[in-house]
Amino acid sequence: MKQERNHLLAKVAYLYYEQDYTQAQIAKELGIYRTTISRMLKQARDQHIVEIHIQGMDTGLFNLEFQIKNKYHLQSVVVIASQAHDSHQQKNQRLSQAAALHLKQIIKPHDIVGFSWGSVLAGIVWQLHNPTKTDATFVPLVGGPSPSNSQYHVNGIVYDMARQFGGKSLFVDAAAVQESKYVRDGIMNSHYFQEIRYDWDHLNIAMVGIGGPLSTQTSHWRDLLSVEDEEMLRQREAIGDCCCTFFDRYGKILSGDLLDRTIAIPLDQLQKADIRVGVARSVTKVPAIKALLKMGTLNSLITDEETAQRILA
Amino acid sequence: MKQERNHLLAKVAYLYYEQDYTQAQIAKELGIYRTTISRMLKQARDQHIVEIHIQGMDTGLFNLEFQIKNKYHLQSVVVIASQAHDSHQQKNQRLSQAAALHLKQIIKPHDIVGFSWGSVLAGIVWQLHNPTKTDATFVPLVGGPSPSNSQYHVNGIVYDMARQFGGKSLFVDAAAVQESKYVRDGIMNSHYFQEIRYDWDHLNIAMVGIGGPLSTQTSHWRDLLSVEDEEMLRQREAIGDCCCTFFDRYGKILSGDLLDRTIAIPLDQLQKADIRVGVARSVTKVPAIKALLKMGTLNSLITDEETAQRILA
DNA sequence: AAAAAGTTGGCACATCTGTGCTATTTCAAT
DNA sequence: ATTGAAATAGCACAGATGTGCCAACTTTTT
Repeated sequence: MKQERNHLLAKVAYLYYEQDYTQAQIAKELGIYRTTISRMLKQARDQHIVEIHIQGMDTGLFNLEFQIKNKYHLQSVVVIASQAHDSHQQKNQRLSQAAALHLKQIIKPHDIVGFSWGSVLAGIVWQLHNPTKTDATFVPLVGGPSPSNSQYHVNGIVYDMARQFGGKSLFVDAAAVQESKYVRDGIMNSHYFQEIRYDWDHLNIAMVGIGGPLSTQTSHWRDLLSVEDEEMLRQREAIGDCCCTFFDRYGKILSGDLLDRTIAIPLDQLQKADIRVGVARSVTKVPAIKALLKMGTLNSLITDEETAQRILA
Repeated sequence: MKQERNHLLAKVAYLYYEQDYTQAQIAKELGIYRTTISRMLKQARDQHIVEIHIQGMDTGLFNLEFQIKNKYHLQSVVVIASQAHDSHQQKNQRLSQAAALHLKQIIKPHDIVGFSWGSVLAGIVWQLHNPTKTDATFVPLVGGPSPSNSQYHVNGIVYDMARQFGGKSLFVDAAAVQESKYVRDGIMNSHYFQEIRYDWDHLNIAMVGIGGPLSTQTSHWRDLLSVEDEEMLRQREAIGDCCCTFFDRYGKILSGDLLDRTIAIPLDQLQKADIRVGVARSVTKVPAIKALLKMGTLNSLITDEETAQRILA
């Protein structure tokens, strides 16, 4: 009885999927009503009598993308395969590659595109192979890092982007963290900053890195933050930053003196951009990524498999 | 480039087949025109990026059914799996089972159903488990075999069928081969035969066995055929029979004295029945089966895998 | 034997899907 | 830079497909 039924379901599936019969043809052939065929096919799929298999590409990656996208209501998610034997640098390079590809796909002729810091963002430039020319504007979203990290300087990133995509770029002539709110305000209100402020309000695309918890090794912060700043961040349990704005695991922005001294786009202003892409990977950044996604600061994410898995765990 | 394309095709296939997105949804999601999605899916199938697999049932069997059906323009074909370690009896029994199932499926309330000889046909009775009651008429298509094979006698078959399906059966009170055309004509024109002749002209279903080449072991013929008959069949290269009518490998019916002495439905009359099912297996019968299919005598076939393969070879 | 649960036939109707056609765009190669 | 080939956008339209609904029928359960 059940054997018979499965045989029938298999036959229907065979005619439909392998012989490309139409459901009406199958119905005529087997003397069964057409709508019943439709239901039998659904049943055959449900009972795994027909299995549809997508190969050549790990569908597990799509699954991760799909789940993250739905969980955080994002616009798009890209998850690349984790190559376990790769070094951190190699993994970051692959991520840059994916980000480059994605940027090429979403950029439009006269977009205003903002960038923050980071080795992954800087790496994008080297992965852009003959992009189609645009007339976009590339603008920093944060002040510069410490002088010892000049290769990842925002100005360098936006300059190279403009050269590749054929648009223009703006520079920011100040470190991300100033010594007083007074100086910070002075810089940001100066006429040098006028155009940048305008662009921050009209961003089409923002591509930002995501910083993980501070550690003594993260040298790019050491020259920017005072001892008191670091103590404060520890006290208030900062788990990461985005555009030099720190927050805790609940997505609460750690406002106060440090933020007041920071030259960077405020996260609520960032959020007005249409496309806000976070590019980050590694286990240590997972809490920061999750917090940012929950906050709604970002609506796109580019990461790798192992990171994605922990985001969902 | 090709890598990217395959990745895209895989993603489209993933969304379509695994996430049950509609093509329009995918198009919106990926910013690609809908009809392009349709074509991409076709391409993905063509390039085996998606593979649709039907399991639990050997689709090779369906394939054989499909090919035989199309090659000979048949109405339906059933091919059952060959169990290599089975004995001849066991294989025949499985074939009877398939025939029983098929008969249950095609029989209608007031059908006139004709049967010929054979162990496989006789075996059908034992495989009919609580069939739905009909009011059908079961009629022999041939005269009786030699008395030494009484267990396969047509009368027994039709009687048991009528009991199982709840209809009536007719008997034939004569051996299949008579001693002279004169006697044969006398019997077939007698009033005893009147009803049978009527039913032969109004058959809805005919279920017939197929005989292979004569051999000294086929005892059921030994008592019926004379030495001259056998010599004639050898001379004219008979390869088998259907309803006691012999033919050669080209489908030429071997008419003559023997046929004139035979009590059986003529093949051209048989061909007027709506459903004409041949039930046979084994390598030796392959030429006979092929000839009958080519002749158009049958429009349905029930056989097993190894036989089916050789039919197509 | 009666009741309950599940299956199919049958129809209506809204989508969904495939395909032919043309105009554009993209890409590769010269 | 120019050209030629391939892919895509875009539209129209005919089928194909899925689903809700109800009645008739089977099978299972009790």
